[in-house]
Amino acid sequence: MPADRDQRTSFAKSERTRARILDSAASVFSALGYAGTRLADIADAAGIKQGSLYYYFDSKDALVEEMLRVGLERTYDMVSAAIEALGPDTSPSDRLRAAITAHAEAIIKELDYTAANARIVGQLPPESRRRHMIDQRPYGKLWDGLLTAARDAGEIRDDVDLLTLRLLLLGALNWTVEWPTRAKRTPAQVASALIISLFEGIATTEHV
Amino acid sequence: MPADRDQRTSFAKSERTRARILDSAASVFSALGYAGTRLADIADAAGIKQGSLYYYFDSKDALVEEMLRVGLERTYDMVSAAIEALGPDTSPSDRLRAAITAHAEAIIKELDYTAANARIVGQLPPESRRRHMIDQRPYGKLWDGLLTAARDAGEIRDDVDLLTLRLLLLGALNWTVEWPTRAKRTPAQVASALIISLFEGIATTEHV
DNA sequence: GTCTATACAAGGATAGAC
DNA sequence: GTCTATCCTTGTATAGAC
Repeated sequence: MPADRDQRTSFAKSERTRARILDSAASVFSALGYAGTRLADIADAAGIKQGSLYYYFDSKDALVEEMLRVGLERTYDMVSAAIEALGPDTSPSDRLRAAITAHAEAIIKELDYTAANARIVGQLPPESRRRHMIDQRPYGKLWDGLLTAARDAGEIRDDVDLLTLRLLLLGALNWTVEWPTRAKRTPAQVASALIISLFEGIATTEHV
Repeated sequence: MPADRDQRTSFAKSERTRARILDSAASVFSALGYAGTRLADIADAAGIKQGSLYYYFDSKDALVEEMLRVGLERTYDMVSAAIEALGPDTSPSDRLRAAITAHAEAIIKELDYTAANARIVGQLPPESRRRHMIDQRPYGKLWDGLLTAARDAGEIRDDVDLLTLRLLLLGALNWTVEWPTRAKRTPAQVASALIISLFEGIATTEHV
């Protein structure tokens, strides 16, 4: 059935192009921000013309939202894969440390999608932002689960509000997208500085 | 000399209007971001018409840059005032804690300028951004001074890179502008959570 | 599916009256 | 100094050919 095969071939190509557009969008948005990015920039990066984008997405906002959604999914997958790789008998606080390292790797080095998310959340049109907030919840829950488990196991203190802690912690990592070039550090350096400071504390014993 | 007085009066009025425009810009930019803010929004907030802005500023970018510059100045002043209020014989780590609290107050509650800075740094046109980076240095130096003093006094550990620590610390605070409404905390709550986590560490003694 | 060409809207910037 | 009116650029979105 040639017609059928043609359809499938065509479908596959279309999917690949769509994926390439999303990758390009992540890359360009993470570099230029929401305002600084024109659809023509994304099209260029994807090797197509600006008008052709509309075959795949209804509007700039639709494209942005889909890129953000995919980005959250991938970040979630990358972090949870890092945790699961540890094996089931790893302590909650070691899982938490692994999650911090994984998020640092994603945002600094691995995933344009993660960086793009951090870079443009604050710039979204209200409607896109509202939807994005909802999409973010699973990732927030993942972190809350890690923190709660560590606290329930008695491994981290119980006198700090965990939501506040989660937001401070992820904020510190997300803000790396704003760091000046000369301050750039590897994910391992950033993660280790944050883990040491956060877990052990920066104060020397006699000055807490 | 009536002419002279008129001139001075006029000058004073002009200065006041200019200040009102900057205040409005800080307020609107912190709420809507760089892209989302139209000059008409700022003009509205300042009680003048869009075209009139050009009597005071040559372009949108010139206005943004001046707002950011003033914002850095005020943030610097607020934080250093908080430190100086402590008196000369306060320990370096207590000064550091006071700076954290002051920055949290500025960005969450006191100064639209500080929030606007955090909100739009990542959205600036390349040229504005470059200039802004230079303007930021004194504020960075202020923090580096606090951190170095604490380390030299042996009050904080010496195995964490202080530039990395400063960027993580300020990043955590700056990211509060992105916190969802339901997570809003008072500056005191945020500062205290960060200070406890950072100085004492979140790990319970047996799980560092 | 992808292109070229173009419509259309938004918003920054300018001119000139008052 | 501030206004109104308008120009002009930019960039999103659409139309229609291939």
